[in-house]
Amino acid sequence: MKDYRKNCSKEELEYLNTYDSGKYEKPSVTTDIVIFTIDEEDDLSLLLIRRGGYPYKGSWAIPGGFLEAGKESIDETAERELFEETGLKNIHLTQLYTFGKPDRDPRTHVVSVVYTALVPKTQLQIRAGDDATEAKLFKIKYDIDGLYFKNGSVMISKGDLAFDHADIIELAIKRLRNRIDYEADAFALLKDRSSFTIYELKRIYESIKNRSLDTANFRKSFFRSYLSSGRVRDRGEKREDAGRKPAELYEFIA
Amino acid sequence: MKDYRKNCSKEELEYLNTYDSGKYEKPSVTTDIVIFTIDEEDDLSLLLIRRGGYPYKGSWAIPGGFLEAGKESIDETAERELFEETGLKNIHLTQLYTFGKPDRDPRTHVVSVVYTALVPKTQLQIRAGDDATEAKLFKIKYDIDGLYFKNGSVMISKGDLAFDHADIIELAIKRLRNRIDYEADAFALLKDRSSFTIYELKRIYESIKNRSLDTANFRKSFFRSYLSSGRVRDRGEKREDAGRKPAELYEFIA
DNA sequence: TCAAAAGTGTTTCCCATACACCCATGC
DNA sequence: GCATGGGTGTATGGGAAACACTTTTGA
Repeated sequence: MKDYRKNCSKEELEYLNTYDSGKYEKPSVTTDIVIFTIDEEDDLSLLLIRRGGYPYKGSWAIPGGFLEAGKESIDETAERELFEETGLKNIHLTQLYTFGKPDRDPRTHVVSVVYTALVPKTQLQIRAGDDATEAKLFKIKYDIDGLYFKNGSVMISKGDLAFDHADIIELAIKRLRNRIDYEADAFALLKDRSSFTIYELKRIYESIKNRSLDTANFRKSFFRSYLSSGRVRDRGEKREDAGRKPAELYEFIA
Repeated sequence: MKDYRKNCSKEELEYLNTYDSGKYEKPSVTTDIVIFTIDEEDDLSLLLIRRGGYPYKGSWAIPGGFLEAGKESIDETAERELFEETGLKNIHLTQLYTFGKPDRDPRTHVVSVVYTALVPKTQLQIRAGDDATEAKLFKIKYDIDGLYFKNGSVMISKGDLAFDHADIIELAIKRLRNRIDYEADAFALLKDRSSFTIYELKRIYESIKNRSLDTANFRKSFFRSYLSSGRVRDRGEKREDAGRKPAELYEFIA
């Protein structure tokens, strides 16, 4: 792709060098990230920032940032943004959806490519980025009005979020719930992917699905889906620290 | 969303009115569309256009066009583009993925939001749009080197396609194959959604999955998945035109 | 001894797959 | 009568779900 120009005719090179990219009015492009984690109380939660500038100043939002054209890919914009907010690199980001209505940002037409990140709470170092006064984890909860977010006594309803971020988060949760059944997403949320017990994994599934699962059935499907396919290895060790029967430790491969 | 400005402070209004969207270099944004159909010979095929201008002049590509910022959403850009190439409106478009590497287009950084459209061949009026000299349907075929495209005696290999369109098409096919198992996508490819036989539907599944299916099992899963859930209705009529046992006709609801 | 997590065994039902077979029609 | 597509019945096997049960530990 990089050396396309090397095989060009003079005529085409001339075209490329004089190409005017301003023929069409261009939108701004941002990436926003829905960062999920499992908190100390085994609840599914996500990172919200409090906007420090206009628009939606003071409102809560998911972190995001502008793509700098020519300098980085949209994936790289998302990675950079994730690092700024959490101090994390080499986290697997999954592209969720692209939002592009002209009026979704009051400043100008902003096309937002949204990513989902799954990060283990233990590695999280939350910091407020450039445009934020605060950054916090919120539990994902439900009541009759649907989704809301909770940190201690602070409650945030869908309507309190900036831009169309409530829609974005709802889509991200829906997708996460679906993906958990056929992708290995849950492993990304483990404190330690190379040494975990079946019940630690089960708790993650329960948090995401928001219901309790049958122990016997969970372990059977764990053995079938992961152990027998070689994606998970039995370490042959046990976790003996807790006040209960020692549990077998497993390791997630790649 | 539209009346955000009505609830603003003077200070914020001032900010919005003087907002400079040129702080960051902006990429161009396009939508490209992978248009699938089932041809006369019951083969899965897609629409390719032959590029009339630089870059990749003369190469085959999927149709696409630039988003005009402020005037339309990315969905609308895709709808407009689909209409220009096929004369079709009100076709369901599914967003596939967004591609955003800086060098994927030699002109400038182009972020492309790719959509998939499933259209019945009978309604297709193929026309070459602005930037194309030709537009044709190509069968999707496989050999040892993987994917290629075929129209009569014309063969196009992955390497012959413009930009990163080979990657895009491969992803679109993969996604279509997956979706067919849990979404009602196949119905969109029927000649007539409100009057079809089980075997017409079966042929579409076979084309997409690229293998033959068991008759008895297909009808059982059809009854379970669609008829009993009310998404498909038995018309109580039969198709009697062909030289064989008359087949029951069904209607897809919504 | 008891709570709580860790782990086992069994039964039931649904669904995917395979396959053998019959039916109606036009040529 | 026969090719072709239309349509039925049955058997097998695996997985999801429900549930009853045992084991091990620290407090």
